[in-house]
Parts: sequence; C-alpha cells; structure tokens
Amino acid sequence: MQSRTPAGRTGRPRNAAADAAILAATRAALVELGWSKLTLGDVALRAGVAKTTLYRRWAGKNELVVDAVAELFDELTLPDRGSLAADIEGVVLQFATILTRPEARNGLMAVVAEAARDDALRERIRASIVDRQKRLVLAGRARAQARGELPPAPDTGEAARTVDLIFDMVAGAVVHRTLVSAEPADEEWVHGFTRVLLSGLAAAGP
Amino acid sequence: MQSRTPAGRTGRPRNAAADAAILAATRAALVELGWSKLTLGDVALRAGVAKTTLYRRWAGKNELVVDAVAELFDELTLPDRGSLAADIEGVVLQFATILTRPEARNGLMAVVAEAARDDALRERIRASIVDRQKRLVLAGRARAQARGELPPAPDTGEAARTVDLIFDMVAGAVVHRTLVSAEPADEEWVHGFTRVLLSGLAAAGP
DNA sequence: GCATTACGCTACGACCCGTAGCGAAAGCAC
DNA sequence: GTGCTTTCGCTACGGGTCGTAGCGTAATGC
Repeated sequence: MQSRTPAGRTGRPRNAAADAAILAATRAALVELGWSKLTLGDVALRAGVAKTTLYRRWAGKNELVVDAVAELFDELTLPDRGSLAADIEGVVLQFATILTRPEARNGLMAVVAEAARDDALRERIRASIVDRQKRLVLAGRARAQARGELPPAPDTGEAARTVDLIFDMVAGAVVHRTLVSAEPADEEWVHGFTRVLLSGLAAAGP
Repeated sequence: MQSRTPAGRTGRPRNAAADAAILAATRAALVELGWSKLTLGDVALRAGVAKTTLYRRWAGKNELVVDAVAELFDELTLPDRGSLAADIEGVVLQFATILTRPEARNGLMAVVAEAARDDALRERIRASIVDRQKRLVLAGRARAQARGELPPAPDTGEAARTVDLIFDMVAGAVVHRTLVSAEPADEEWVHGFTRVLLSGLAAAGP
C-alpha cells in the first residue's frame, strides 16, 4: 500500500479513507475509460480529492493502477473440493472470473506492459500481485500432502521451480485465452486445461 | 499491411519504401522509449516522413505498433529436429528468443492491453499475429502425421479446440515467464515446459 | 500556542494529439 | 506536352494532459 503514515510522526495525519476512495475511483475509471484514456485528474475528481493529494501518495499512473488491480486478486481463495485436481480447477476458474471484470482486463496487461521498461514497477507487480497469490499454490500443495495425494517433502529447489512453472502456465494460459484469443475461460475450458496441466505434471515429474 | 495502393488507381502512388521505414522507426522508438513515451511525431521524424503522412496510413499508435511488432514474428520457422517434441521445443524456443528483444517486449503487451477495449484492434492482432502463426501448429501436426507420430485425421472440431488450447498455453506461458516473472525462458525452462505440455496432451487426449 | 504535516485550490509551462490548409511532386490518360 | 488525381512535406492550430509550485487552511502532537 501507499499511505502508511509513519508511526512516531507529528503533523496532520493522512486521511486513510482517501486511499480506498482513490483506488475505488481508479477501478471505476478503468471500467469506463480503459487504461489509455484514464487521467489522474479524472481519478482525483471521482475520488473527491485534489489532484495534488493523489500525486503526494502515488508516483504516477502505473503505481496507482497496480495497487488498484492488486486488491482484486485478494478475493481468491482455495476452495475445498475434495481433490487436488478439483481444488486447482476451482482456483483457476476464480482467476478466470476475475479476469472477466473490465477493471482487471483493462488494467492488468497495461501495467505489465509498462513494467517491461521499469524494474521498480515490475518488482511492485511481483510483490503485490504475483508472489502474494502464490500462497494459493502453497496451500494447495500442503492440503494435497495432507490428503496423501503428493509426497510430503519434495526437493525444495525443484519444488520452487515447479511452483513457478505452474504459475506461469496457469496465469499465462488464462490471460492469453481471455485477453488475446478473447474467448471465455469458462468451466469447460478450465476443465480441459487443468486436465492437461495436471496430467503433464504427473507424467513429467519422474 | 496498411499501404496497399489500390490497383486501378490514378494519381501519385504511395512511396512503398516509407512503410518499411516507418515500421522500422517504430521498432527503434519502442526500443529507446518504450510504449508510453513513444510519440507519432518522433516516429515520423526518425522515418524521415511528415507526421501527416503517417496519419494518412495508420489510424493511430495502436495500429502502427501492431504492424511493427507483427513483422517480428514472421521470422518464426518450424525446425526439423526429428521428432514432434523436439520440433515444438524448437519453435517455443524461437518464440522465447523473439520475446527477449525489447521492441517485442515493449510493444506486444501494450497493444494487447489496448485491445481489451477495442474490438477492431483485437481482431487486427488476431489476424496479423496470432492466426498468422498458427501455420506453425498446422505444419507441425502435418509433419508429425507424416512421421506416424499422430493419427492422420482427428475429429476436426476437437482438433481446432486443441490447437487453440496449445496456442494459449504456449504463448501465455512464455509471455508470462518473460514479462511478468521476468525470468529468462531459456533452453532448460523451455525443455521442462514442453515436456509437461506434451505429456499432458498425450495423457489427456483419450 | 507552536511546529509540523496534510489538504484543497489555482495557475502554470511543457508536451503531445490529431487535423486543416497550402503548394509542390509524381504518376496516368489523352 | 496538358490536365487530373493523389501523395507528400510543411506549418500552424486548438484542445487536452502532465507534473509542479505556491498559497492559505485544517488537523494533529508537544
């Protein structure tokens, strides 16, 4: 987040509610205007704050939209559907559902594109979106191990690489399906995709 | 392309060389400035044409960059490495190599992001980049069938869906690995990825 | 009360956009 | 050659956004 007023600090404290209002206004502007036509002046107007206030909290459009979009993915949870395959399918479907929302479609790829030339921004995306959601993979694996579907303690280095691969495949495929192919990542598609993914992981593991 | 001067047409013909110069200048500007700081005035200056000429041929930044980036992917070829798996691995590696180039990284995701709110642009991307490269999948399958690695004539509807799925998985995973995770999609990674993909397709097929 | 910080507001130069208007150039038909 | 048509380069323009500076005011802690 952006506005943590340092603790032992004098002076007027920041209006915490303004942060939420600004991020909500950013998402609303993303829906109505998309990335390229979104202006900070308009966001400030929607949020009911002065443009200068917005600039005091965020460095620019990129950072603002990253924070606004990151909140969307906090809705993700790991459903308990009884098996590893079904759990994963559930998460992928949730992810696909979030990507149907215009504020996610319009914002996510744009900041990723900007991050191609901005290391700090890419790190911000990784920290507040990607790595933040890797908890799902870890939780899923832990639950599967408890169920006995996976061996308890695989090689840590190999395991980390596998987590990264899974993430790239899941997020990449869903995003490409949704935003480039522009076809719905519906239940049927998600089912076929996770079947290929899990079969491949199982077969290629040993 | 943009500048096909209609055949039975009178008047001064368009300078065909200008198209190539403009697209090359666009790629150069993408490398140096990235998407957001790229301006059409600057591209025109680099290409040695007037800004008005550029606007007569392309509707705007989005369309221009799509065409400039699309040319990059025409370099893709289907190598003959002896087996379906090796061929696919070769193509994926070529794709990953193209994505290491800054003009591709900076341009591709940006236009995809813009396409989220622009149906015509998305269609242009599909036609001039995605569908245009599906030739590789078709050629690979044909060659594999000739080798006897695949049955000669699968169900057409199911086959088309599988091609789409392969495309979403390959392009999505490589792009996510390269641009979001910001890790190199090198030979080792590509090898592991294609192994999972092909194992999954083989196991989930029947 | 006093220092300090946040806030809203206004104004500003800088930049880019996309278009209009013009004269000149380069083809084709005759 | 003479026209006709279309492209090209150039200049200029209004409109919009950017990011910042400056100022007076509001809200805290000491």
